Amino acid sequence: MIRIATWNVNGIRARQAELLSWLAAERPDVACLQEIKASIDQLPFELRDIEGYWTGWHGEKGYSGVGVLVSKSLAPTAPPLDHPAFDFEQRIAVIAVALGDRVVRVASVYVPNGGRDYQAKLRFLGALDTWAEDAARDGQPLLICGDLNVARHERDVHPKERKPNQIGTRPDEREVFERLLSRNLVDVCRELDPDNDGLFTWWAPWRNLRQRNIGWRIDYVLASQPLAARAASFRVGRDVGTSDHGPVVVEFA
DNA sequence: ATGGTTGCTTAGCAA
Repeated sequence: MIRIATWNVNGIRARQAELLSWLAAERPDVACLQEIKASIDQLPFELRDIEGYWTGWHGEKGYSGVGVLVSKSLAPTAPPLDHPAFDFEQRIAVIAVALGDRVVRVASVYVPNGGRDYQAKLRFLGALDTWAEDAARDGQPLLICGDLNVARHERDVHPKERKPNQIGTRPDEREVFERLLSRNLVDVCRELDPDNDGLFTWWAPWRNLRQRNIGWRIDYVLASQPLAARAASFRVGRDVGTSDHGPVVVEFA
């Protein structure tokens, strides 16, 4: 089994202990992290060098930023991080790793929330779609993992959280999301659990919404076929950590 | 219609 994880940690320095204990417990082969909110020189040595992992950090001081951790059992040397031209505010990092018999590019993505600049969100999603379209045309398998900041369907937002036309649920952003999925990509968790109306990855941090599972599904693992067909199971760590997002771990056969 | 909480960039943002 190969485990691929994604987690918006909402400040990696504040989550250091829980991140390391989660890593030790889950031992994902690849972990994509978002909202690290730190530049590399701000990271403590415990995060610069994590036992058993290559670490790829792409962050700035205090805001946004992503990371990719790759198990040393998957790669003999540190896989280089790549940043597509449409990147801004350190929102995407891509590594290539051999998974089974294929070289797969794994992207850790933090899509802009859109509250500050909604058009920038649409542009970023559109560019991500074009990037995935190119990969599909070239037959290059992809895993797009991260906080995409869009809830695909009505059912991906708890009824108590629904409001008309709110960001994350608008028709135009959902349209780009569906176009992205049309690039030979599968929303793995929804595919594995099609009837679950309580499948959320983010909960507003007040009134015990997380304990009550009143949330949104905005964190995803999108996998190219035929990789997606190997997805066997997944878990959302609703009780893991103190970020407003839970970690998502997908197991591939 | 608004609020509530958290982490960061120390004081208000952004989420």
